[in-house]
Amino acid sequence: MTERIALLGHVLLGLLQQGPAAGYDLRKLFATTPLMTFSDSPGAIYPALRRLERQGFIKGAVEQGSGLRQRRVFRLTRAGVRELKRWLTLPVTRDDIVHRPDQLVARFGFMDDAVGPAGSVRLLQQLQRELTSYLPELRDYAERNGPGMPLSARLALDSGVRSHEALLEWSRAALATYRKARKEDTP
Amino acid sequence: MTERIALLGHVLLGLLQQGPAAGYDLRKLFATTPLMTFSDSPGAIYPALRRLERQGFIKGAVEQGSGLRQRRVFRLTRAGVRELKRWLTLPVTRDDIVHRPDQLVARFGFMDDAVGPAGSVRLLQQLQRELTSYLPELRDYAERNGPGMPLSARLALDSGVRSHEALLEWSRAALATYRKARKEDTP
DNA sequence: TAATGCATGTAAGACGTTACATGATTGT
DNA sequence: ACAATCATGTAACGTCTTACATGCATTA
Repeated sequence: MTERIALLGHVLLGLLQQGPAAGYDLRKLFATTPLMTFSDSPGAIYPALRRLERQGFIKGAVEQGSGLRQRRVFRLTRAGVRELKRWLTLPVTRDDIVHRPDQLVARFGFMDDAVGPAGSVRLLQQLQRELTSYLPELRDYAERNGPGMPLSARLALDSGVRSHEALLEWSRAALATYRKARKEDTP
Repeated sequence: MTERIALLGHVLLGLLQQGPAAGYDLRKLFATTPLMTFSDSPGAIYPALRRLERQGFIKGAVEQGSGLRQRRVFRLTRAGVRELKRWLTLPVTRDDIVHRPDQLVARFGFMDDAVGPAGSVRLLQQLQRELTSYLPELRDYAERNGPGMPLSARLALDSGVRSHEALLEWSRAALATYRKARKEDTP
């Protein structure tokens, strides 16, 4: 009966793994960094942190710092690290690439720190496999149904094809980067 | 005090504009077509249709067809058409391209039917304008913050840059397509 | 008669948005 | 004295997910 965690929860685990932080820090992160397209609203983040703490994945400690209002600084528990790794190493499904490719990329961003380059490479390979099987089907669907659609609908479909193609090219480039980094480590 | 509509509601309006349909038809559409990445769950669609009807944007009529269980077939009201057009012609904001580019593309898919090619072209031009101002900033952020990040995080950022570049290229190709179609109409 | 497909719905719960509230400190 | 910034939270509301319930018709 593992209690479920929403995407925001997992992303918070990923960020906290990079170092302890208070809710306010995390909000600023969402507000200032591109990607990580989450809301910086307190109504989302504070309740999410509370849930994670209740579930035992993070632990907050009041930090009576240099006089400002008290900050509650959170850090991962061992269970939190475990849960983060579980999420990161979930297999890449067809559904992931069709419905939420950006979540996949966000997940990927945490991998080096949490499970190491080997895990990152594994995810990239799975992503490639799924994409190379999905893309022809998508192109096929576009070719079959495109004629008969209004131009803008046909172009919208084309945008979907292109974005998956771009993702595939990215995964190739990323794998090449890991290969190169590997070679430099063991010359 | 215009009552607000969620994305799903607008997409339903867009689909109904292409012809009357029952909830079941719309569910099948979501289940079978790529893109339009919405859930086909009855718990989402039937309440959404109900809301649209309560708000006066669509009107359902029981169709006692060839013996099967009764279907409620919905079609747009005049207010529904108005609301759809309002949504489709909303200006493209920075926020749209940063946080929900696919919603923008979904919107675009309905435009030819609802507001004509001129509207589609307008949206593409706005999209280009926003992208050409956003992309340099994003690249800049990546260059500044990339070093010092773990490799996977750096690559995740790169994926964001690439996907926006792909969107820009798509918008250029789409505009060219409209120009060509225009020329063929008036030779 | 059992399964499958067509077709509509509800109930419980989780989550996010928006808006509001509070409190302390620093700078003007 | 006031505004801005740091910092945490709650309440109301709308919507989505998941799971369940129902009913008719066709096919195996």
